Amino acid sequence: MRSTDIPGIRSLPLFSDIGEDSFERLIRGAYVQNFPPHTELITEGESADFLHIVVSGTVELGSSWNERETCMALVEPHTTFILAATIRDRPYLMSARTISKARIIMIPSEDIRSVFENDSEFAKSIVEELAGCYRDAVKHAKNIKLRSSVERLANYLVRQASQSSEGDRISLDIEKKKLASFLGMTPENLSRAFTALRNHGVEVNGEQVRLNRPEDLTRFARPDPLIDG
Amino acid sequence: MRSTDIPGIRSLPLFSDIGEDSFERLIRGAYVQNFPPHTELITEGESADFLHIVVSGTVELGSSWNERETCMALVEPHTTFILAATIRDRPYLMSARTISKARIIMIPSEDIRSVFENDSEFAKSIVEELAGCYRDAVKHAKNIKLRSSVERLANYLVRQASQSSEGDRISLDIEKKKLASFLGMTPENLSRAFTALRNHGVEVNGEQVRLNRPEDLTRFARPDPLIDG
DNA sequence: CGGTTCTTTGAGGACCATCAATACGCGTGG
DNA sequence: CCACGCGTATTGATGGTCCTCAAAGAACCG
Repeated sequence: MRSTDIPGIRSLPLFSDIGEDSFERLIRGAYVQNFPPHTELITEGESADFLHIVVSGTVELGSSWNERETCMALVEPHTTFILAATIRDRPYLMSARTISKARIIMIPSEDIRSVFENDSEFAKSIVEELAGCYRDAVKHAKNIKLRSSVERLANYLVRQASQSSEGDRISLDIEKKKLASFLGMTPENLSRAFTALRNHGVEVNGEQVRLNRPEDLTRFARPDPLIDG
Repeated sequence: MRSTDIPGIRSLPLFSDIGEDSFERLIRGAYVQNFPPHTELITEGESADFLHIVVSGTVELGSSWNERETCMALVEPHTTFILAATIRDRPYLMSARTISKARIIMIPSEDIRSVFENDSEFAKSIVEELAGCYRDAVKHAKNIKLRSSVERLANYLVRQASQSSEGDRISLDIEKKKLASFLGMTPENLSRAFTALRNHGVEVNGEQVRLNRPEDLTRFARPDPLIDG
């Protein structure tokens, strides 16, 4: 790890409140590494030797069963992934692979567990992070179980637009194939869902999506903080 | 709270390792209460004032959106529910209601948070519990996204049989309607899924289900510890 | 025993997946 | 530069899965 990385890491939400000695202890055994796109970082079912934290780039968490595969989450900078496996010392439930170029911190699971026991501020941060992951997983399941595929897409777009600075212009930063998998449908069906949303002012041009009548789309989507928040 | 409750609570996994003073602190403000069946304990969207722990009976966690409703989890004794909301001090993502008669411990969220900071053993227990909930939520989502409804039912039966002492006889202890919702389908569809599984030796008689050719059913279901474990 | 809810069964249709074919974008190498 | 190959995206045709609606039977409870 380069010493120039340390200030950046120190300011991550997970570490910002913890003591200096705990921090030392954690980064002593840590790696920081750059990965090219489409690199498998973690394989479902393996044991959890490291806690991973995304510093830059995007990471996909996916699962497979019986030849089928699905994208469960898209992890963006400043959050951890597969924290639960690290803590319980259990096999990973999801695989992780880079989508874009990505910079990742890896901290040995044992270090996490031992610092956890000695530093209550770190314990607090860990538990906050973990609770957030749990809530995200519940929201994902609610989204899938309670909404149709067109509704899921509509809500995805509304949410992306609300987070974007561009207002009603969105740049899908992932392949539509992957987006389809994340939203629980096939690529073909995603394509049709987009055309279905033309009635609500959605205009697609490759990666670029424009919401011509955001209020209309939002009225159709009925976003809910308990699913989309 | 009755003093006769205390030994039972003390031996719960969440409390078994913690210090005496922490335990005192936690139960001082706690309630233990019996609820009749079909009682709403928690409403989705409300604030999280208490951590709940099921001592006996079964509790359903469910969510709704736009007039639709789904069963997200069935909570059995000795586990907590809605821990994440308590920790992050955020609104509940799911409602909770009793299915059977149930005995529930309720501990004020503030007490949980303050003992968490002072007792690292308790922190460890909390984080284990939370990680377990997270993993369950991920498994639920994987189950829904990766399997068809007949496959979900088959795996549910295989799992119930493996946990039952009866071997290949299962007693569904919940309404089929609820089971259907948990498995992400309609009651009608569950009924048809059961008849589809007759080909694999599944015989249904009201609440009672018999697996006449367990190996056959298991071969069809392809259970996976990373989903069903 | 009557009312209510759950369960099952049937018919029909909506939603979604699959398969196939085409078009598009993009990088590689001729 | 263009041709080519490769993967993605779209579009159409078709079929399967699943939901909706309706009705009848079964279980439950007052």
